[in-house]
Amino acid sequence: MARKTGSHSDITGPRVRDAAQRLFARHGYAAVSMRQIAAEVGVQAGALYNYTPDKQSLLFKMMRSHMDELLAAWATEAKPLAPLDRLEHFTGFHIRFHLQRSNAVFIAYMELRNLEPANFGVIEGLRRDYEGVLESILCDGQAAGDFEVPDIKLTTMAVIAMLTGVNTWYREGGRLSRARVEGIYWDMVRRAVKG
Amino acid sequence: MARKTGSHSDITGPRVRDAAQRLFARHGYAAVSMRQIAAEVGVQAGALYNYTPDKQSLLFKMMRSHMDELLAAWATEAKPLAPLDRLEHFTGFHIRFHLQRSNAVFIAYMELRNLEPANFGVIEGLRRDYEGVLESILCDGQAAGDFEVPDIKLTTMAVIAMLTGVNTWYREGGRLSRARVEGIYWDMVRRAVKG
DNA sequence: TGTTGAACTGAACGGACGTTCAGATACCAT
DNA sequence: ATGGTATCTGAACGTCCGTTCAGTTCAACA
Repeated sequence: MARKTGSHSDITGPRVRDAAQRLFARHGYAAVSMRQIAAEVGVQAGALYNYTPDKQSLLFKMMRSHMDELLAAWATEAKPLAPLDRLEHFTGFHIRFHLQRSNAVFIAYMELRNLEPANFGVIEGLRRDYEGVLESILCDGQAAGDFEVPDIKLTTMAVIAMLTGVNTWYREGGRLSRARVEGIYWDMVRRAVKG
Repeated sequence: MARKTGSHSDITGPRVRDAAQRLFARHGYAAVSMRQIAAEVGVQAGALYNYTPDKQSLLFKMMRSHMDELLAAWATEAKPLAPLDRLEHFTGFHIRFHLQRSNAVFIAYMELRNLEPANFGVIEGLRRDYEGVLESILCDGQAAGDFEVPDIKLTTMAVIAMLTGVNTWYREGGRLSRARVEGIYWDMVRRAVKG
């Protein structure tokens, strides 16, 4: 008799979570079975239920902690005063953070529709919080006269889409170094917000 | 006795295809069953096999014809001579085409990993063809001295990611008209490629 | 009116799914 | 060695999956 009496709902075993993350990123949540995850870990399917109450919360906890870490990481970053510097800092931070966790990012963007409604609401809220980070930078810069953006919300979405898009093509050891990619993207962002 | 003797492999019934497209876009290919598609059409599951040999080619034909239509639509567009005009034209075309078919676009970007390898190769090739359209515009503009882009391939991916991102937030009847959205995006693209 | 044939039903197929659980196993402090 | 406990196995559960197919329906044509 074990089943960890409910404590599995706090910390999902890292081995299980990592295996699930790899498989979800590669094949998609709905296409991956608990038996496949178990095989990746090296156990039988039943053993997974010592670490998670069900498949859905495996996905939800993965996405939730990804968003939490994203916001927490930004919170600990230095905040330059000038909007232009802050925007540059945000651009580099976003690219670095997202390239370091491509699997988690991929899942966070692709598996939203596989979340139960309540879980979806939580993740959507965290996502909006993160968009708010960029939005307020643009807002401040606009107010200070540093930027010339016709629509702040639209620009927020456009810049985030552009930056997150790095994940779809960037490969470690490819033609461009990560620092060079950051530089080029910052060039584009800067020009896009400045008259 | 019927089964359309193989002719179903040419034209998937529009009713079936539309139902599948709606459901795939909303819930994802792997999460949608043939029985759900049948219910959406208003028939039993077995009847679907008069229109498609299997579930996979329902997805593949959907994605393939979407990409074919995208390339064909671009081929019939007028082509201004000046690279800057051509880029403006491409920007508007991309946004218009993608907003008009948000379901097909969503599927084409999200369900690549659910394609069998051979089918994946076909769609990937068509996607590269489309990226080549923008790439050659940037290339010509760079050669003519109209643009100042540090890396053509990177800029291609960045611009396409930014433009396609419209689909994630734009809603008909929202705060901004489609024409206004096109205008603002063109502003950003223009500034991003010009020194 | 009788015949054809496309369209569909309804049941069935083997298999995979998420999840449960009694029992085996391995490790810890005593 | 012994008892307790965390972990895992292996089998089973009910359900759903994609797909097949003999048989029914019915509109169009002869």
